[in-house]
Amino acid sequence: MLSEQEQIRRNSLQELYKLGINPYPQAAFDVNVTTVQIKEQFDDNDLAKFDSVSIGGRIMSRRIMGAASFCELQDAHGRIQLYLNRDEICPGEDKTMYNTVFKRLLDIGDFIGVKGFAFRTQMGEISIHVKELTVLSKSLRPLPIVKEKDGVKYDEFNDPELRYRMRYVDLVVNDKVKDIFIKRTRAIDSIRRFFNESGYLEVETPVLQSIPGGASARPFITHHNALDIPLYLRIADELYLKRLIVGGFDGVYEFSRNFRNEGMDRSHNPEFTGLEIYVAYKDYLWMMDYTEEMIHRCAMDVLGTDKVMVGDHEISFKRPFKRISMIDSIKENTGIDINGMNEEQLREVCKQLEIEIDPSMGKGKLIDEIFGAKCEGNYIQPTFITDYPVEMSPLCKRHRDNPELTERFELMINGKEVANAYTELNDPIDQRARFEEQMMLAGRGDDEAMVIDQDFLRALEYGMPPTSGMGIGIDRFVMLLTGQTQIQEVLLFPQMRPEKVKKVATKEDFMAIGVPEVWAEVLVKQNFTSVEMLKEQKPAGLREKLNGIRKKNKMDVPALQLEEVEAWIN
RNA sequence: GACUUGGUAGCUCAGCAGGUAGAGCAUCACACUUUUAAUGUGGGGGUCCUGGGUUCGAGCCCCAGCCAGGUCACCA
Repeated sequence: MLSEQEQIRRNSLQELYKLGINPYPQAAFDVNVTTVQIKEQFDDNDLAKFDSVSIGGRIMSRRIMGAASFCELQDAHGRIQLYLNRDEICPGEDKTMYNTVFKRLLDIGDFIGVKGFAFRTQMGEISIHVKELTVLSKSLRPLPIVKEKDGVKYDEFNDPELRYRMRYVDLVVNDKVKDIFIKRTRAIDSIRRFFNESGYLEVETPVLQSIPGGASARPFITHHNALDIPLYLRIADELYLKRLIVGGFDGVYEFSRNFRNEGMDRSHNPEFTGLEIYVAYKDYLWMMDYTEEMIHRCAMDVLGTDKVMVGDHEISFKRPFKRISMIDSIKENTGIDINGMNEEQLREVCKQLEIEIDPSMGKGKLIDEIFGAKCEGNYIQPTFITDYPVEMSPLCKRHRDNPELTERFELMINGKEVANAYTELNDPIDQRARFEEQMMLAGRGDDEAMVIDQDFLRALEYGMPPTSGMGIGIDRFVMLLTGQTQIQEVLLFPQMRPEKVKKVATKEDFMAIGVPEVWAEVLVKQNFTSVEMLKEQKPAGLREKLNGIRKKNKMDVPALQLEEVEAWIN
C-alpha cells in the first residue's frame, strides 16, 4: 500500500514520460565542478571563473515564488543554492519545463543536473543562476525533512533503528554521518601508509578457517559441501600472520574482518575490523614506540590535531603515552599488592573487592577480573598496561625478568582497550605447553579457552624469529577519533535483526502441509506468518490453543486430536 | 541472556479520566520575479507495531508476541 505522497510521485513519474522526458536517462551528465569548489573559490571580482558551471545533485529544499524559485542542490560534498527563473529556463512561448516539470513534477530528493553561472544573491549567498535543467533521476519516496536555522537542527532524522536500517537515507540527510565514514577511510589509509613506509607487507589470509584460532571467542560455524567439513569464520588472523613470519617475511599486516558469535551492544558487532601487524626481530618495547607513533600520526592525518573530545573527556594523543605494569596498576587503584599471590589469595582479594568470580577462573583470569573491575575504566588518556599474567596470554612470550608474567601490553584509551601486543612466543615447546594449559581450562568449563592448532605448532618448530605483534580494534579506534560512543555509528551497515517479512503465509501454504481448510484459516487469523513459525510450536500447546479457539467461536468441527497436530508439524 | 524504556501521518513528536485522532515540517491547490526553517490562504493524508483480553466503548488498562533504544552480563 503506497502512501499518498508516494502515489503522487508515481503519478508525476508517468506525467514526465508523457511529456517525453525520461526520468532515468542513460546519458552521462557532465559535471565540471562541485558545490564546495564553487563556495570556496567564488570571487565577486572574477565572475568569469564560474560563468559556465555544470553540476548534478539532489534537490533538498524548494522555495517557489511564482515565476522565480530557489532550491538547494546537494552533491557528494555539500549544498549550494540554485536560482531558477521561468523565462530563462523557458526562453520561448512554452513554459512547461518551469511551470509543470520544475514546479509540479519534481520533488525534494530528485536528482537533477543544472548548467548556469555562479553569482551572489542580494542576501549575500553564493548561488547558481540556472540556464538549463535536466532531470537525472526521480525519487519515489519522500525523504525525511531536516530543517536548520542558526546551526540548530529541527526535526532531525534521528531514530537509530531507521538510521541504521536505511543508512542510505541517513547519509543523504545527516551530513555529519558522511564525515564519520570519510574519517574512517582516512584513518585506515594513514595506517596503511605508515606500515608501507616501514617496508611491511599487507597480506590476505583465510577468512574460512578449520580451526578458529588466535583469540578466545565463540566462532560462527559454516559448512563446506565439497570437502564435507565444518569451517569457521575467523575470530582473528594472528596464527596465519605468524606463519608468514616463519616463512621469512620481516613484517606483515592485515586489516581483517573478524567474526565473533557473541552479544551485540554499543561496542560489539558480530563482524568487526581488526588490524594485526607482526614484525620480526622486535620486542614489545619497540612495539610500544611504534604503536604510539602510528596513533599519533593517524590522529594528525585524520583530524589535523592530536586532541579529540570523546564525551566529556578531551583525549590527547601526544607522545609519550603513560606506561604502567598491570600489577602496579592494581596496586595504584586498589592499594593491594598482588605480586606473588597464589590462586587462593587472589580469590580472597576478589571477595574483599566484591568482584564476582566463579570456580572455572584460573589465576590469570582472576587478576584480569580485578583489573577490569577496578583499573581499566580509570585510564582515560592513552596508557600502556604492561606485563600480563602468563595464564591469560597463551601466545605471548614469558617476561624476561619474571616467568609468571608475559611481555604483553594493552593500550587503554577512554577507559577501554584499544590495542593489544606481545613479544610473540616463538618457543615451540613452551607454546605446546601453553595450549595444553588452555585445554585444561576448557576442561574446567572455560568455553572460550583456545583450541590447539597442530599446524601452527609445526610452523613454530621450523623456527620463528623473535617477533613482536600488535592488534588494534579499528572500529573502536575510529570511535575515538570521531568522538562516537556507539560502534554502530562507525559501521556503515551495523548488524540488525532482519526486518519482519511483509509476505505472510496464506491458508494455502498451511493446507499444503496437511492442515484442513477451516484450521488453516484460523492459523492465518492467529498471525502465524510462516509455516516455519507453526512448526516451531509444541504440538500439545498448539492443539490446546486451537481447541480453545474452536470452543470460543463455537466452530462446527470436531475437536483436534494430538496426532493430527503432530502430523502437520512433523 | 536479564532488567528497563519506547513504537501514533512521509519525518519529528503531542495526546487523555478510557468517549469520533492532533501539531510543525513535508504533500496537494491557489497567490507571489532575489528567497533561505520563504510567506499567505485553503485542502488531503492514519492497520495509533501485531494478536488476544477487560469494557457499552481501548491509541490509552491487562496478557502474549515482534522490533528498536538504554543498563547489566560475556567479549574486542
